[in-house]
Amino acid sequence: MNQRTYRVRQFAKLAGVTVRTLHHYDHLGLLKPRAHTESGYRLYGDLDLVRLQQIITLKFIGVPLQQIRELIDGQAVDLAGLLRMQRMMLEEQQRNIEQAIQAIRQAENLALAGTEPDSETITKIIEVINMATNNEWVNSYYTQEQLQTLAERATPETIAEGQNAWSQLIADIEQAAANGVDPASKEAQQLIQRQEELIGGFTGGDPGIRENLNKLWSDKGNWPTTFKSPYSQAAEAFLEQARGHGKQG
Amino acid sequence: MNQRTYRVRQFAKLAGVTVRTLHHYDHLGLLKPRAHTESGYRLYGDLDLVRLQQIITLKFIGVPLQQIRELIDGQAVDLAGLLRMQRMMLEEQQRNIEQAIQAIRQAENLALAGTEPDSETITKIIEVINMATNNEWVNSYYTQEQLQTLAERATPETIAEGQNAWSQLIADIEQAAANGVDPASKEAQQLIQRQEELIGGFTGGDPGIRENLNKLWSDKGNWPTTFKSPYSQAAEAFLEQARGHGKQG
DNA sequence: GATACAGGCTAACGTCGCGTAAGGGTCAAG
DNA sequence: CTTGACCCTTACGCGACGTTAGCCTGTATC
Repeated sequence: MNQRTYRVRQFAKLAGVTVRTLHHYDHLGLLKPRAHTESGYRLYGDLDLVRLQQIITLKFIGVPLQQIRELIDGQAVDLAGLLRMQRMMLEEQQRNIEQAIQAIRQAENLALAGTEPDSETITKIIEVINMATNNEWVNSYYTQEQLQTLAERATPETIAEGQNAWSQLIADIEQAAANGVDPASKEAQQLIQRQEELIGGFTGGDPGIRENLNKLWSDKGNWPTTFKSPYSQAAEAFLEQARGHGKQG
Repeated sequence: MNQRTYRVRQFAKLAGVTVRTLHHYDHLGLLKPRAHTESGYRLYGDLDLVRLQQIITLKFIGVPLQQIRELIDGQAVDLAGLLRMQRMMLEEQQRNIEQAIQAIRQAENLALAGTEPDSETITKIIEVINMATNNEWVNSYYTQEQLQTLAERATPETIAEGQNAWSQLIADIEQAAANGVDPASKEAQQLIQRQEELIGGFTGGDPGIRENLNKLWSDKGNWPTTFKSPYSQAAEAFLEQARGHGKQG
């Protein structure tokens, strides 16, 4: 019984792979057809189908073909170790991809604001992605509890709103600095005021979070090279002076 | 100013890439060093570092090197479209990896039970992974609300317990079938009883879920080839007969 | 001045899992 | 006897580098 045989095409369709894949596996010695016709056609049987499905399964969880062969051919392998390794590999990939996706989402948010596809846009986009990428590093400045607090308050909407407000403010500050606005002027002080409000919205009035945010900024010299201040040097100088006047006045 | 230059090794370390990568980018014309010494050594500057970091960033979100070059060199590209495409790609990968991880976790659960690393273990592991892989397909048999109900009741512990109980029961049934136990015997009826209890634990007494589970089994002929019944043919026949006797008696 | 060692260079093949021709044979139907 | 669907082998292509191999440069030490 069980004399049922298939030719490559049929067999491939049956298992959901391409003919080329079967050729490849044959070549590697991973899955040899049960028989050949006189003219050299490959003939696969039901047993081959079982084996192929095992191969597909192991491939699905990321095992390289070489190792699959060793596994199926019954060579002694540390199965538990293999599974753990594969899982850990996949989990790391997962973390990376998750980060990448988050980064892109942030960039997309920003791309909607600046509609012009000029060459500067790209630079900005990349900076935004970098910011998002350095999330882990930024987080290292806060305690577990503080992160918890921040996470609880952050809904998608508040994040989006905050980003819009920030990018607007940053643009305004850059312009003020470029136009040589007097840091002591009412206009400058209003900018400082807006910044304080946004920071307040972020910290939620938590003094510990505020303190660690200050610490992050005072560590500016040690920031990773991929992490950039959103302000130009001119704008930062402007801000510093404006803050000085604010305290005095 | 800004005359600072680095040789490959230093520059590579600075950016966290390998020397070979820099050679590669140079070859592709993606990142040419700012200058060369008389003897041909590559000399990189700070501007190169900026560009390299842009490259790394774009690579991080999955953009191919060719396209990165076009992007950075200011050729007009549909930036929003690019971001959307990358995000969708990554999201699909994310789904696949998530599935693979879940599958491995299930397999690991089972691997702890059978401590012997024999050749049969591998077969079982693969079956378990296949089962997990077909989760989506299985889910298509239930309504949204039912899936919701099932998800709410499933904690990691209950899942693990359930799996242990099932694998135990399946082993017992297989043995009974192999030993030619009379399907009408008390022993057989006890097995049926245990199965009913486990099914009850799964359905949580919900008649709709129970009904759809039955539907799933009666569709047996249309199951995907990767989805296998946990029972051998003999065991299934045994179960059917036993159930028949149970109804009559 | 010789030598050792670290680091640089180019050229070119290896990796992984196939996709994609190129060039030609097999087989049943019209 | 041709057509068209299917099969075969051989071999290069892809993407982003890793890895030799063989040779050159630059600095420190003997």
